[in-house]
Amino acid sequence: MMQQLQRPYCARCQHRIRSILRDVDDYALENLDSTKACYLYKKGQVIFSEGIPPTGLFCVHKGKVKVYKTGGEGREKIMRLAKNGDVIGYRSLLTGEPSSVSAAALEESVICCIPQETFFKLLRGNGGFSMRIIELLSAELGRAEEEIVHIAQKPVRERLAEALLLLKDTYGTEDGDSSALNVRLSREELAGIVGTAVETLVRALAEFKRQRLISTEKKKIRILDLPRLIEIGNLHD
Amino acid sequence: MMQQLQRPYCARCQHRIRSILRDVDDYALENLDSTKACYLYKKGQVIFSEGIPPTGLFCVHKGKVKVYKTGGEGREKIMRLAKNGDVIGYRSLLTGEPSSVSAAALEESVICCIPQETFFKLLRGNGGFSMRIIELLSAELGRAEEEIVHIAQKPVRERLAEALLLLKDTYGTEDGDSSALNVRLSREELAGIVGTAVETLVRALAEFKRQRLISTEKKKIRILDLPRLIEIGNLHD
DNA sequence: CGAGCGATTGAAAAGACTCAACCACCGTGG
DNA sequence: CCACGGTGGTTGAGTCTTTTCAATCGCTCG
Repeated sequence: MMQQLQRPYCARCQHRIRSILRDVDDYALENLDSTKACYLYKKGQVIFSEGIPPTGLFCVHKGKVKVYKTGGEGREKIMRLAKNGDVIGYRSLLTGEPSSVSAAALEESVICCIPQETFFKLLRGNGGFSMRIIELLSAELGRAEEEIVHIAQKPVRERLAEALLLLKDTYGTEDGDSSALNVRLSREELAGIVGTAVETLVRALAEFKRQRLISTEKKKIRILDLPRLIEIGNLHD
Repeated sequence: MMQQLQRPYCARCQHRIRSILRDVDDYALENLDSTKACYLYKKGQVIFSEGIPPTGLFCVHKGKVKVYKTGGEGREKIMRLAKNGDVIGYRSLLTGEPSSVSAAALEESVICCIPQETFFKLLRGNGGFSMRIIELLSAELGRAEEEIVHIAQKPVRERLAEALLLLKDTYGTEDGDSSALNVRLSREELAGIVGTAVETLVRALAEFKRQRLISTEKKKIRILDLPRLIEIGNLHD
């Protein structure tokens, strides 16, 4: 399915200092490096799927990943976007349930998989690591609860503004064009972030274009009026 | 503001075996009992408020509590319902931020407050306790993500069915009337659980009554057709 | 070149929200 | 004791938002 790669060393990984592995000791790092696996996923490839028991913790070495849930009528809600140094798949690992979400690569991505046993060894052996996990879960829970209120109470237009700001925050802008978001999403994916139907998303995008807040050129989105976008996104907080 | 009570002993608390304190050792329990405080809150009294730095971990000894967020136009979204043995206020404690939610008593409630320092002492000193916190956060995150999809994709009618089932699960039914929910909520609060406007909630309730799925008598809600309610609530999962 | 998918637009319908009025109940103070 | 005011619940009507369905367009890939 996906290509297996030679493992990069966590010990030398540039993302590690900002990741949840930041204060894992050398001994544990060695164990980690010797038990993990590393894969190359092509754009669109599924990393793991809802309903399947998790096999380990996934760590994005390089690339962009969407974490999503598939709702009743097959509509996809994107729960989280992961970038270099982010981990995914930890929640179901911790509850011992089958995964409650799926994950797929938004672009070609290199992703390491830390086996379940290694993960739990880290958790038990290292107080710092379990504290990082707690912080991660707390932050995610906070974000999720925010999103519940927003989806329940804010109109699409404001949620779209928020989504665009999130994309800028998460993936930044292109080298040489600081207004162009550094990620390419289909309209369906964008709708999945906002939590609305594709057609509604397209109309909201068109309105933003008319108002010169953004411009689009295929999947490339440029932010033309950041202050105004922030205003719209945070209007009803 | 609220009445301070003599502290009940955690060591003898009947809820402890099912709570996150279940495997705290005797020594730590003693420290807990000597540093905590315990208060009586009347119906409607606020326990803590959004935006205020947390002072400790709250543990519901007896009573019913709503945890909620206030959205843009002052509309209240209820995020969680707590019962005997449940803890609230842990998330902001863990991230070190001001509280992202408020909490208030749904009925007269006895609630203990474990000071921040005692809480962190438990967290550092006891691997089991931090594991319980991780499980709690993971479960809450799972529930929150479920709710995001539901609010984004399910109509009010189905979310109301879910809410009624949640109330039954959480607080059970009255002694001597196994169809009557053992909790009294205002229509506004019910709307806050479902995530909709009061008028919309009232209409959905009226429809359920017409279809003989439930009956209401003031704030008392009886579930008349549980199987059908389950069907409606889980239709689009 | 044609098939097919993703993006876009239009039109209609459904769902939910708002506003306003009204009712029912409750407790208070005269 | 009763009138009063207030709050919470309910209903109706109209409006706005969002969804749905259908059709079109444009591009890409075989």
